[in-house]
Amino acid sequence: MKKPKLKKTTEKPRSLNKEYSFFEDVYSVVRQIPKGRVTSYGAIANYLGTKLSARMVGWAMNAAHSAKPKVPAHRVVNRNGMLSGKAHFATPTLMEELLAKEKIKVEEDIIIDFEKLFWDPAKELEIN
DNA sequence: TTGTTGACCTCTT
DNA sequence: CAAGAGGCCAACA
Repeated sequence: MKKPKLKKTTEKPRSLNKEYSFFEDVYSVVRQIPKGRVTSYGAIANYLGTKLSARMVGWAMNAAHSAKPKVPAHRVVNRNGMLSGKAHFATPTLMEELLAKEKIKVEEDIIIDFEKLFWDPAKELEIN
């Protein structure tokens, strides 16, 4: 067994590295989502420059439960506007409840007028 | 250590 | 139009 005494720069997973982590960026964007608005995993991924890594955004949401402050993951849905992640909330109806408080209409686990409520960070934050 | 899975998106057949 | 496969990065066994 070899015991490398030298430590690499990536000794710890980037997810634990607050200096630069995909998750932190995702959280920052999600928190900046205006109330009553929603976005998609791909939009966030695209804003971060890696739209191909949309899966990581979803994975980041998985850790969002432990993230602080808590991330409004209920404002993030897939490209179809479907509440794909509702099953991962504390309760299957929690996500819909939260969206209802945002004056967002949800039916059949799909956001109504998703296109109008869609909040593209790559677009909105670009103007800012 | 490798291999599999995952709240997705897009292209191709 | 519908179904399948590829690709990305990170966590878990």
